[in-house]
Amino acid sequence: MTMCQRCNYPRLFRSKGVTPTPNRLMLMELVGDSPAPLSPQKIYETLNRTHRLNRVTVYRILDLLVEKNLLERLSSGDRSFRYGLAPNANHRPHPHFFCRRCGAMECLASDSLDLDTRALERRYPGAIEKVEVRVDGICGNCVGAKGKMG
Amino acid sequence: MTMCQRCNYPRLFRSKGVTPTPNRLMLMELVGDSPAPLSPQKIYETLNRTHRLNRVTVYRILDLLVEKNLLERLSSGDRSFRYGLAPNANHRPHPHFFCRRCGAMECLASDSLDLDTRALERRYPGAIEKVEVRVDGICGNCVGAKGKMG
DNA sequence: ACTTCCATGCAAATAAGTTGCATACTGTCC
DNA sequence: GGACAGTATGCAACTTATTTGCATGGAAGT
Repeated sequence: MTMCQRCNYPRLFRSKGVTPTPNRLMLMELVGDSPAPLSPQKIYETLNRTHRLNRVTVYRILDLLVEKNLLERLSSGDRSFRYGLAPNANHRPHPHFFCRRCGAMECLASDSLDLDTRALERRYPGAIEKVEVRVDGICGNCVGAKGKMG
Repeated sequence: MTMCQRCNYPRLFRSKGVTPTPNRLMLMELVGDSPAPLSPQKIYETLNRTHRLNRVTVYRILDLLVEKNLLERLSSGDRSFRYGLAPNANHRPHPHFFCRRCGAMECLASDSLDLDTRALERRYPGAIEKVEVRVDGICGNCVGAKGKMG
């Protein structure tokens, strides 16, 4: 749902003035292929399994890609941020669900919530850059695990 | 806008099984009177100016009051949470604005965004407990300060 | 090769929040 | 009115997420 079907990342990176290093491409592919936004920790662990790299490098790449608007940083219900593909032409902004039981975050369909921001955009005296919608609760898996399906 | 016009907090606390200690009441009044949600750090500094108390106590009271549904915990665009009055009969849920320049968070009118969650509630397989909407950008003050008004 | 720039690593620092344990307070029972 | 049980608070130490400073290493141009 979130995934970007095999964009040409090296080209995309260059178009934004980002040198397409192996680490950056790996990270971008990992996040791009993930059905849900990922924490830096998770990204670090996953990448590090196959290609040794430093935790700090992960943070630096994330900052860079967010700044270049290739990734977006989402706040979760816990203490760490999550990162997903930034919205673009092929990838609509969408809300996310955070499960307070298992800590997993998932993407919701972009039309699952109907949000009209026009009134606010007209009246708000500052500059609006993004609207983040997060739904909190217990996810389907966790509800099932605890609940009726013994 | 956020403020609860002088609720009877001791009574409210007891009704939820929360012992109304001086620290807890002070904290609740501070948050209740604030026009915007506050960080633990800010709460600590403010309370500590007049009545010595420990930072840990602040965290513990916040956890307790969130658990009892008297306060709500909001994620901001930065690394700390913010706390405000929990929505209730006199206090509608509302979105918040986070300014990435000055770090301030403000409450927006509860009708400033039109959000329809019914479709999601019908279809989502888990349990939805709350929906958090945060608008990010540059607030009115900061836009003005940097911009036209030299 | 020589320089320049930037990507990465490594160690240490910081910030926010949490835990363990000791002391002090609240309200209840004799 | 003191002993008791159960919290509430303080204090120090810890953990986790993230950031910074500084040094090395490698690619690209000259």
